[in-house]
Amino acid sequence: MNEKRAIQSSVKDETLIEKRRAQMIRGAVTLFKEKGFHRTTTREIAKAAGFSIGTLYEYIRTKEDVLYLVCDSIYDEVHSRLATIDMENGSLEVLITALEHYYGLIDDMQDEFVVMYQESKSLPKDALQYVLKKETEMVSLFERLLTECAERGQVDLTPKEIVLASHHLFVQGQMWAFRRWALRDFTIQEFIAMQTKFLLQGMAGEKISISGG
Amino acid sequence: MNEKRAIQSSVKDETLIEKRRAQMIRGAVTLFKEKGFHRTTTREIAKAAGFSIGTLYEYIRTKEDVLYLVCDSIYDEVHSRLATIDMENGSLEVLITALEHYYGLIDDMQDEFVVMYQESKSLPKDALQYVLKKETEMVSLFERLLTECAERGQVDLTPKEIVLASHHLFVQGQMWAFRRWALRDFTIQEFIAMQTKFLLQGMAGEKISISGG
Amino acid sequence: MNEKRAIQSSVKDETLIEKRRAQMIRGAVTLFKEKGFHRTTTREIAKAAGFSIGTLYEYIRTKEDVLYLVCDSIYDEVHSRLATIDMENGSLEVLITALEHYYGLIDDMQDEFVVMYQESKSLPKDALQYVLKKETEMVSLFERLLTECAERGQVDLTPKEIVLASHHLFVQGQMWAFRRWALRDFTIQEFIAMQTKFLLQGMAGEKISISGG
Amino acid sequence: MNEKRAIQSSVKDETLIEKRRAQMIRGAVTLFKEKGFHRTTTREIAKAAGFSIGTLYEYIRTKEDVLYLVCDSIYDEVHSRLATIDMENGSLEVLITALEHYYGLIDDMQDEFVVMYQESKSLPKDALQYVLKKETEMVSLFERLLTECAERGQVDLTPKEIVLASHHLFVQGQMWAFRRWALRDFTIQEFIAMQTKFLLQGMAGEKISISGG
DNA sequence: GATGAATGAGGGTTCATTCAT
DNA sequence: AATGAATGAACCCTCATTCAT
Repeated sequence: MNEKRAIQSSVKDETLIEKRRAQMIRGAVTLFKEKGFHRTTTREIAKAAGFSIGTLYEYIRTKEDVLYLVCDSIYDEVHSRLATIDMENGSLEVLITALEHYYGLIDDMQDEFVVMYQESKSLPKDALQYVLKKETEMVSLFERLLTECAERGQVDLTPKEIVLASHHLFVQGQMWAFRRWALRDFTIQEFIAMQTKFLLQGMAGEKISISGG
Repeated sequence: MNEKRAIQSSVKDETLIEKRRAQMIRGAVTLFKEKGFHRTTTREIAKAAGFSIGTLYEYIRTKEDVLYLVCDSIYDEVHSRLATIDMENGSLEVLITALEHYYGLIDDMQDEFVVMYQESKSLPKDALQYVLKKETEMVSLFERLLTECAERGQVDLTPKEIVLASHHLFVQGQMWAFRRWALRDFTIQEFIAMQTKFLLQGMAGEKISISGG
Repeated sequence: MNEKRAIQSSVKDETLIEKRRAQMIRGAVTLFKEKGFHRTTTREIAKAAGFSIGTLYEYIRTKEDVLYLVCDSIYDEVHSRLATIDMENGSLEVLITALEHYYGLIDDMQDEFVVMYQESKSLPKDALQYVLKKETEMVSLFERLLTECAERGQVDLTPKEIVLASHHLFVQGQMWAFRRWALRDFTIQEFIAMQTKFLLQGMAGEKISISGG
Repeated sequence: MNEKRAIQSSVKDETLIEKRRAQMIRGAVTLFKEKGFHRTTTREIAKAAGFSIGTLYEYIRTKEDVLYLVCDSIYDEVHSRLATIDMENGSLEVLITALEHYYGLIDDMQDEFVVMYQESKSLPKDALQYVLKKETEMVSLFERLLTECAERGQVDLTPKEIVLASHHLFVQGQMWAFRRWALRDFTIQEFIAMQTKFLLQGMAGEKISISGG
């Protein structure tokens, strides 16, 4: 959708770059989750990725590049997962499906999301912009769907309330990743079901029942 | 309420300790907000506090102590602010008042809250426990109030939904601090009003109107 | 004479700065002479200076600062040594005295001069400018003295020849420092005497005898 | 003339070695001139030479080998250029012709000479010996010519003065390469003419005029 | 109690060299 | 013969912490 911020590599072989960076990201996420970005050393990242410190630096230029790569790969995943739903025309059902996918995705990639939200502040300015833009895109998606629901009379919200509600939905996703320690008793299915219920009750002009929610 | 984790100081005069630590916290919050805990040096903290690096270490033992002091002072403030409401017997009105105070407090101490949530992961294990306990206390407060509302038939939520809803309310507070960049167009009054509306609609068994919301 | 390029230090005490930097310079010159600037590590410099690597960096900001300090201290010495001669009014005798001092100085500070000429190319741009300016000042001094000799009819040189001759005299000084391995059989007195003789013969319009040359 | 220090290559084809090394030297000189030996990476040398880092190491063993090859190629050029003059029997005229060739050569190969004099200290011990020997040969040439002039009564110098004068002539050549920044206003013809004039005046027992100087 | 110079472990990054393809 | 990915020793520099004054 948008031009990516390219990370320089001194290796030419694109397939290899892809492969090595995937190793790198996998290792880095675990470490960042465990100790945070700052307490993780580049040597540890290299080791976790399965190669030497020298090799690590063949594929990135700075430690911050690793963090960016992590964030970027998350959004790639987000996009490829949401691409499977037809969201051309918004409706409550579409919104709920989108949320299911979104929350399901976060559940699958908890570590990645936690790392991204905890550490993205350590990105260099331009990389941070890029990540924030991705985030805004996500919120805007909810906004669009809610607006279309409002147009159909399925929800009863002013435009400003729609903005806030979109953030609301977005942030609930973060909550699932961040507060697992406090939500140990919940399954993702329960979480999704309850969130959907709150959504319907909280925003619908009139009570609506959805089958298969 | 709970035993505080005491931070060692080689200075004896308690009043002086109080004073120096207040200076320290004020300076540290600004710096942590700006650059994060890890990118802030102890020298910078000392300078911002108005004394020398040597003096800083007369009042703490490690850099992490400063972070703990920051977090702790926030909870002191939270408690003193919430202590002004009578919450003996929960009801929807009390809950809403509590939220008003809570969100108002977060608005007043945005920087502090952002720092606390962003950086608390850098606390040593035991300090982290202490902070999480404070957080749990906060969520439990909402839980208790919601439960009492449920008992009064003011909200229609299962016990499990109450747990989730409490986190929900808590997290919306964090959102106000964290996502100001995205919510620039909202005033805190608008925010509180909308949150209250969502709360009432989303959780109430039947529509209820509250005066002075 | 000119504004110095100030090297930042995080230590306040000026006397201490002076002292530590002197230690640093002494050690660095020996090492740079032996192994060159690039092959010398900052740890070696610190050790040679008699303190730790951390302390070294309390008095400079980069390794290049050390090199600059070395170069700068040489020019300080040059100036203080040449300041003892009265050069108000140039004449052959004054020129010869200046050369004696200049060559004598180089003899005393051989290592320093070799290091300066060999390594100054490694200075950051602005520091290099500063060093080259000092060098130009030195050449200009010879130029002025030669011009005044020409005006007095003591040497028979065109203005352009004077320029070249000044460089000539300057470069002979470098030669004494640089080519000691080839001039082992010469004493500095012999060297000065011969240079003086060449000078007189090479430039004088008519043979002139100087007493006490 | 002398046994060359052979640089090992894992390639057998001598013609290819010659060709690749010529590429290498051309690229290296430019880079060394620009950034110095230490700041130039082997990768950069390979790239400037037009082949890969792997190939570079097929033709040399260490980075220092490249520097040696540069120095060696300069002396090859020096010898082939000076070989065109008949220097069997020295005389002032022959000396002056030799100087013309020598200074002209330096003018043509400024970059190479600067690199050689600036960086040769980075050569390994034995390579440095070899280069210094070449240099000594050059000085000795001037010595021989001056001695023969002295025998013919064309110059009035003691044996020791001849030694110094030879270095003198040699070093003036270096000056032309090194101090171009300061001698921008001079052409090589002017430089040669003036040096010749100084030489004649400075060393001749009596004024001698040379036609076509 | 206050100061700030001293310390050195440790971190990010580079780059000469090797070797499998 | 040519390539370029992999390696890891080594370098410059930072900064939390200490301690003599």
